Amino acid sequence: MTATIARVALPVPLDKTFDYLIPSGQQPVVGGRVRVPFGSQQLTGIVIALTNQSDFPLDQLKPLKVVLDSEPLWQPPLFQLLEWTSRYYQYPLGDTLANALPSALRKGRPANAEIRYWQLTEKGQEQPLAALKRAPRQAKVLTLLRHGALSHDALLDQEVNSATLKTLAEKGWVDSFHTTAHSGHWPTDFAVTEEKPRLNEEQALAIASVNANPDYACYLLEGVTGSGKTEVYLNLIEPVLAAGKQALVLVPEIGLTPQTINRFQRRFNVPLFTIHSGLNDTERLSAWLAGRDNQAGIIIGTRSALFTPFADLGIIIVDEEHDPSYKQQDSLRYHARDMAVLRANKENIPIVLGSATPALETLHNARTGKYHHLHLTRRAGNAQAARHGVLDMKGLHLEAGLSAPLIARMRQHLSAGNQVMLFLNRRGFAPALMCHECGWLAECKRCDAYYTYHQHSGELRCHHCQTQRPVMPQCQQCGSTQLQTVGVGTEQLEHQLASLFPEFKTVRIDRDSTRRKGSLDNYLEAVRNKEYQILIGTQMLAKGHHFPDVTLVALVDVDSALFSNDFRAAERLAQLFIQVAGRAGRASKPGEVLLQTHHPEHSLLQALLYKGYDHFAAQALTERRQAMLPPYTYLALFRAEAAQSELTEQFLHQVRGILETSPLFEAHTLVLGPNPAPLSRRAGRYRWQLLLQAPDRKTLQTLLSVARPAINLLPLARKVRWSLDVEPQDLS
DNA sequence: AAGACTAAAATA
DNA sequence: ATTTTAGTCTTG
Repeated sequence: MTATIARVALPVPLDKTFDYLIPSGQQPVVGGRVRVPFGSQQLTGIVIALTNQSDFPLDQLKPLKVVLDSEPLWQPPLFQLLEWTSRYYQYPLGDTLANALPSALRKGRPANAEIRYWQLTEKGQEQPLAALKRAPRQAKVLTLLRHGALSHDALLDQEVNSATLKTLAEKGWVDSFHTTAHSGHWPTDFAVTEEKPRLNEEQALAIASVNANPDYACYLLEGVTGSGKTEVYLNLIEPVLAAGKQALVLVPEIGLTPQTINRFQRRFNVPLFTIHSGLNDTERLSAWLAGRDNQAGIIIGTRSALFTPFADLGIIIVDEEHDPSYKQQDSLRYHARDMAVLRANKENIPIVLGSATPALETLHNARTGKYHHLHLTRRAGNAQAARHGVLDMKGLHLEAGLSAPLIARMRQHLSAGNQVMLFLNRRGFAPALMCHECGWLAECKRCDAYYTYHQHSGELRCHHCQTQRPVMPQCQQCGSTQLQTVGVGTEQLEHQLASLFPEFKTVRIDRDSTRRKGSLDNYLEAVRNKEYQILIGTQMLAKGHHFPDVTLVALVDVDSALFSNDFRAAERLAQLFIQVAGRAGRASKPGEVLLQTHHPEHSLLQALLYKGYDHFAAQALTERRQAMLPPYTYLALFRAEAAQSELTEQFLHQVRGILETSPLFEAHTLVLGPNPAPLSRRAGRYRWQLLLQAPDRKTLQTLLSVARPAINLLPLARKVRWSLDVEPQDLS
């Protein structure tokens, strides 16, 4: 019996599907898109089921408008993963599916690779070439097309630009048509196209372990910087490609550099596609199609590439698996690394998580035997580990946050002709402006935060909302003109270094100095050419960039990370430290890493400095267990904000009530809050949060699944802006 | 979420 | 009386 009703998931924040009549002659498929009327608008949704009955009155069903796909967009394993993602992260299915699609498909473009061809019109055939003496480009096109139609890409290869084609089309001499590219496998003469470097024993062992089994298994590849993780990846991908299968490589947002791509492209003669935030709709769509239609051998991409369909996926690699950019921070708050593991499981293929500084969660999974643990401890060549040390700032005189011993070390490295890099995660000149007479601090009116003083622009800026204002000449409380800055930002550091080291050039790399497009690349290039000797940077300088002549790296102030109220701050600091230590210097020039602190005795710092990351991690895991924190418990964070503080707090109290009175609420489950968020007021809105802590995933999930519909029924749920973050990465 | 619908307030 | 606005409700 043929189905008469289609059950459709729509991109709306509602936990239900909608039924539509299927007009005769139309044949929607489960997993395909349809356009349907919805209220007064038309939406693109995904067919979830085909049936003959509905819980909704049949005479009130509307017929669907257009069937967009004759085949499902996803194969069962990926579709199941998406359903699972929707449930686990408590995000409506329709919204989840929309999130996983390239926006071109969301807007209804056909899901097949179309090739645009150009051909001469009758009018064009009649044109004498002699008449086009003054238009040589156009003449060239007419000549090229004389023998028949050519694809748009083929014409571009002949150095014809699209503007010329457009002009000719407007004259009516040429026109274009589209044909569907036939899907098929990439050229099968697979080859390794460069000479492979010799592997060391550890690399060979790691490769053999993974290659031993083509079925699902998750491997943590823990390898110190410079130990050749990428070479292992390449060797793991090789047999996969040789077997005609595809590979997916996930990288952090900052990690998708041309060097990375080249490394993969040089090695194999298979088509490689990238997926990242810099692509436009069409480029994203073609990468997505290339995966699905088996036109891509390798796809390298950031977080969102996880949901790309593949015709025949053989392996997943997650590089720098500890990187926080794998967790999406808005809408569908999924963790791409965790979902990648689940995907590998559903597709029954191996997955490799690589890092020099694995996330504590991942280490825990390796320790408990869920993941296989592979080690690379040897650095390539004769590279040595950087020396490192801690500088106790207690009681020392500071010049813009720099202690005398640090300045002395800088001088040594600089006079030896090397470069020095300073990390300070605070941009602007100073993080606050204070009255010397009465202690008043310049505070943003819309946020619970002080203004940052920017000397360069002569402004006070709030880093939490868009507000900026000229520096006031007087204290707003007592009228004194004695206003002074408190604390140190990158701008002040740059200023101070210019007078401390007038003979060396300083460059500052932060969000303020690299606002212009391309300026970051220009600075990085200039640093590599040794035009600057001193680099000052915020977090954005930490990842992905390698400067071989930087031999001294200093973390100017690590105290805030040691005593942060975010329990992951110490882990992040340790990862940053190991990362920069691995990048300082090179074989012929040993590097040095220094960190300044008022608390050199801090036990996590001691473990990290003198025993290494693994000991640090072991100790941090012990502390997490004692404090009942992840990975030993599972968290969900409710955030809410509104113009009125009471509404927000009241709403979260009601949420708390719903959670606590649920029969699923167990003895080991805990609700903390509501508490004001770390930034309790932002852009004029009051922010509160409520933390739910559960002993295991299952408890967390079932409790949330029951509670969330009830929360949605609260009248206050419509008055405040609220969100639910399952396994939050950031508690702010 | 987006649009439609409703009641209440502002307009002058 | 008409327009604007704030709040509520519905979507198949």
